[in-house]
Amino acid sequence: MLDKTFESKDVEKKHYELWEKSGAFTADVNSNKAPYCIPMPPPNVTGSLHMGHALNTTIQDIISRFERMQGRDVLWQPGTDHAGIATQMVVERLLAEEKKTRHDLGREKFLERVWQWKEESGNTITGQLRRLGATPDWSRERFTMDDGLNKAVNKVFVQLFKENLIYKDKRLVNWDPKLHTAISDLEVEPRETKGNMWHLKYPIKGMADAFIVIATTRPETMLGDTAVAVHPDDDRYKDLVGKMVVLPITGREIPIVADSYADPEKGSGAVKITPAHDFNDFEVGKRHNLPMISILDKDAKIAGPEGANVPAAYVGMDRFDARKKVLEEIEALGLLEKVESHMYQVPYGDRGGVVIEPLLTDQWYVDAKTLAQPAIKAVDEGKTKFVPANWSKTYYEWMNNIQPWCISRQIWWGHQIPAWYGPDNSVFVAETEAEAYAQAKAKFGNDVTLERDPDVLDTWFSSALWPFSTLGWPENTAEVKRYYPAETLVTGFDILFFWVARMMMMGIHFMGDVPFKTVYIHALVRDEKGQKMSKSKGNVIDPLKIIDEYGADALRFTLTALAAQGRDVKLSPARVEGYRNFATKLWNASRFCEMNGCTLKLDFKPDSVKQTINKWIISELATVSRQTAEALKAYKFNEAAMHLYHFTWGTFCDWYIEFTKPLITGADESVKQETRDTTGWVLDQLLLLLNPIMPYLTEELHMHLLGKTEASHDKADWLQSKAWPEFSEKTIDKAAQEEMNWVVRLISEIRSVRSDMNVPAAAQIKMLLQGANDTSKQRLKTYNDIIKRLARLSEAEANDVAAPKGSLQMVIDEASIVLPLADVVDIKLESARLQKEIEKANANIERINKMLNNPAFLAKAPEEVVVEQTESRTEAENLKSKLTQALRQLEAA
RNA sequence: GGACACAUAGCUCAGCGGUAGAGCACUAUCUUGACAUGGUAGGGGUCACAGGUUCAAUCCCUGUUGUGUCCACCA
Repeated sequence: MLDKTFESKDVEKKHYELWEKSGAFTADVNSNKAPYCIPMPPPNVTGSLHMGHALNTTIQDIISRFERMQGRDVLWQPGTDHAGIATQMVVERLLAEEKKTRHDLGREKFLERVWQWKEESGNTITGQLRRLGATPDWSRERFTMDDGLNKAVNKVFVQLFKENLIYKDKRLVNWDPKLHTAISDLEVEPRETKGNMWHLKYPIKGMADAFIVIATTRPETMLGDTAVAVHPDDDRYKDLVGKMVVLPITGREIPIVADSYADPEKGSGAVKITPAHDFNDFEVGKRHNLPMISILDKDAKIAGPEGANVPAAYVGMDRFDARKKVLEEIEALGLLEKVESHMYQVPYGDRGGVVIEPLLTDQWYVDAKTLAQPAIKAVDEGKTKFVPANWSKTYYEWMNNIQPWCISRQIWWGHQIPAWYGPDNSVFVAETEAEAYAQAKAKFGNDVTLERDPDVLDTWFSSALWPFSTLGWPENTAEVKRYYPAETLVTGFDILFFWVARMMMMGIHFMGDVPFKTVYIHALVRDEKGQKMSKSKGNVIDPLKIIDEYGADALRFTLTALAAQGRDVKLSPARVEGYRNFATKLWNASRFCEMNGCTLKLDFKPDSVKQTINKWIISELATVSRQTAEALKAYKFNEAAMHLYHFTWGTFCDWYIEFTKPLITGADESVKQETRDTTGWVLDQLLLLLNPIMPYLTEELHMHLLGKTEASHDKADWLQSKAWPEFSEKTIDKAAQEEMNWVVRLISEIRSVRSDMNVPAAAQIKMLLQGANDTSKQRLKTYNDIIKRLARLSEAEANDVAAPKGSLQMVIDEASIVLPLADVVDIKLESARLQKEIEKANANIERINKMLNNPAFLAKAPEEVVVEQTESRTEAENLKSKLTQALRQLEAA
């Protein structure tokens, strides 16, 4: 016997362990089923479950479970990402508690420490995904620093280097002065900042008291200025081009150059050029062959450069202190023209959280522009589709303007770059150290020592290979053949550039085909007010707490129901509570079935039922099964959830179960048995349809329905092992649907009027059906018990005598429903109600008349629309005349 | 500056060229043998604004306003 409510906590753990142990999620390379691969975006090994993971995982799990039920051999490929900077920071923080830095340990010992941390804490996130009910193939779990994946990374690096698609270059990079590493453009986040715009006067050489005014937000960089630029067409400065400026403080002489980069509209129209510390200035510097004076070191402190152009007093000073000092000196020299306050975007490192400094360093780059071309074409040709489709535009936008990808990082945790340097700095890029040595020996003789490049690769470099590296590539495995390309990738838009675009480039280049056919981009989960969840705002909803309180199924259903395409998910706990109630409703419906002998007959044949009522529920079930499958195939998860919700609550519980109550305890044995069997079977089919979204609840109920226990409920019984129910067109019995719809409408009409007219709910009243045709009479007779019970009637019969005085009247198709309530009826109230109904009918008729009297409408509207409108006018007129008659009778009384 | 979304009931959101939908909240009522985490009924919307296309626009197009996001931008 089922308990009174569903205790999610007990059930979830129990089932999950059994599922996983049984190998129910394992893909089978040798299967003769069609493959369906879905690579999981590997969460950071440092991660713990947040709502974004919960949404992402729920969607993938629904797809995986649904596709298994569709008869596919599903490989949902799980794993974690080594998350270079993030993980290194976690371990460095632990070291800091011991008052140590990674340099105290040295590279090797430090890496040992990180691995140790990973072994101890790295599986937090995968455990949490299990709690959500996720069913990836854990037996194939990968880590981006596994041996196999390392091999793939090296192979890719070496090949791209040989193809000149990876190269080393000295140029400006985004330098994080806190983490001491270069980062890519994508890892820089601009933050709106209030600052100042200082207008400085630079004296012109050889002209007494002549100045050129430049405006800057970063006065300290003037120490590295090597020119002042003005626009070639700017008349204000035409005569000054070619003259020299005496740079204040340093006294260096720098030229005034004409360059169209200078914007006459901005600042003073003249701009200082610091090629070593600004991306735009760098370009200007190259065009004019200017020296590049680097004045900052790797801590972003003022460095004494080779040319020693920085006054000694500045050396070692922090960049922001230097700014103050420069300004003081400038002001003392009388060269500060003015200061304006100014809002501007300051670049911060997304991990380190400090202001990024453009710095001139040697780094490794991927020629992304070349790799992007086929990746753009593939989307163009529809080989990979984005859902929703408008994301392809964002993808093109970025790909068309893609910049070289800086892939080297000056940290220790990650894939060390497979490049070795010989005594003369010549470079050996090789897959193995031995290979590098062999090459070096051939060049230098026998006594060479090679230095390996200390840098590691950007974490996203290895994730870019995920769809094939996880399958065993570069080995030519059966998995690679079978599961590449993947069918679907499910991910958030926040990593479209970081990850999706790069997988496209690498996949196409190395595998000769796109990595996945469809990319489903889901929204961000926000709080109920639409705010991004963040620890600092304190509005984070912890999925694990929600699971504890409401159950994993309730959370899953909520996320599914809210996952409409193209919109953010605003999550409120009230919503989860509502869907928890839905789970309870289903639980109680099952309880009712259990109590009334509505068990599951395995040999039940839906097409052999005789009773219209049972044909009806089967038709409705078939309909919802189709709608749900269609929605899931189209990635419209919210629609799938809504169809199931309405069928379960609105159709099955509210109507079917109520209808069948008199039948399953009634005197007619064959009706009783058929109805019980149908109920049990429909419930079980419903559990099957709900299983991908609510796996725990449905499995538990299914087990009970079969009369099994955990011990006897084995893999073959599990819902997740079964096929999705398919129903042929003929399962849907239109006549049965129409008939039951009539009963529903009749009961609803009576209930509504009773309530409106304040007839006490408990009052058992009489009902007469006037002017009914034979069909209606027959229906009234067939469903008499049901109608009386649900509309709370003492009698319900067809009778064509005139409505007695003081009756309530309403209309159903050709017939009038009459409730004779002589003493009880408030005539004024009823008359008002009828008038309101008549007005409504009237408005409807007028609206339709306007259409039907319009010759253009008759000429141009499609035939069926005209027919439809004509019919509905007839109906409305019929309704109006019946109501009018009822009103007359009432008033005559 | 460029791009992309979004604007529908009190709230959160679906939807759609042919009479506006859901959940929550609200109101009334009901403890009837599955369920008060429930039943029944009800109120509530010029579908942001202005034009256009169409027989017909909340839906398609253009513009306006507002909101959000991404990209670019350290004068």
